[in-house]
Amino acid sequence: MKELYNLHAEMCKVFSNPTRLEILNLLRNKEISVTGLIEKTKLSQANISQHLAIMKYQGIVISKRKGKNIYYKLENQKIIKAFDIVREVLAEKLKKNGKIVKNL
Amino acid sequence: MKELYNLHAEMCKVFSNPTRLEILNLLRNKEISVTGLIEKTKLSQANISQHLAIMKYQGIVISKRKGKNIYYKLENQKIIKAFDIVREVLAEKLKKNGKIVKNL
DNA sequence: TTTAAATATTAGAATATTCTAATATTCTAT
DNA sequence: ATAGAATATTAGAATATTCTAATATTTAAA
Repeated sequence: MKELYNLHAEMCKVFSNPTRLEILNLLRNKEISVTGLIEKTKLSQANISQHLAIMKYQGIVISKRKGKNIYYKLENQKIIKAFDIVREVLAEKLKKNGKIVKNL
Repeated sequence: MKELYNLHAEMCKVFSNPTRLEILNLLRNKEISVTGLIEKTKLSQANISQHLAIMKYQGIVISKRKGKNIYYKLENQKIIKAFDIVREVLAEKLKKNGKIVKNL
């Protein structure tokens, strides 16, 4: 069905930005507060917050307040499986390209 | 490394368009010619060709001429693994949302 | 060596995304 | 109730993506 491809593409858009990938990688095995993410990434507060909003809207992450802070975590661990497979494909590609370069 | 996130994001951009996902799904287990893809998708020749060019540039698909036609296939089968995991996440989300709707 | 089929490329309008800067909101603790 | 810390939202310029229409290129076979 065409609509399924649209939803699938919308979800993949979340993964098509380097900052969001960095955030997802930081959240891979633990929850982190917005402040924590700002510190780790050195990015602006507004920018982190916007990217978190995008991911939350898409249901990729969920949030929970703990005292003063709001903590984010992955909604589904399979997201990291997908992340890692794409990384593998990328690694294999880089390896091949490296070999090609060497062979010149 | 930041550069790795950039490359990762570039690769995921390939998956963030419904037409490219449809093409990838058609190519999941066989190679298909451009003409074949046009017939199956009912999309314009130029559009299919452009999407194929994007995917080829990213190294997601490779092509080979056979007589009059050019056949495309996946460069790495892991791409379909990633495709399917995202589909699973999506399916689980739709299921949950369905339950939520039912519970109202 | 032409011709026609198959495929690729270009140009450009319409739309979408991203970042920064400024402002608003929401809690917690006093 | 108020101040301050944490987080979210808005506006808008800069950039990127997508589609259609038109044109170009490539190849196989006559």
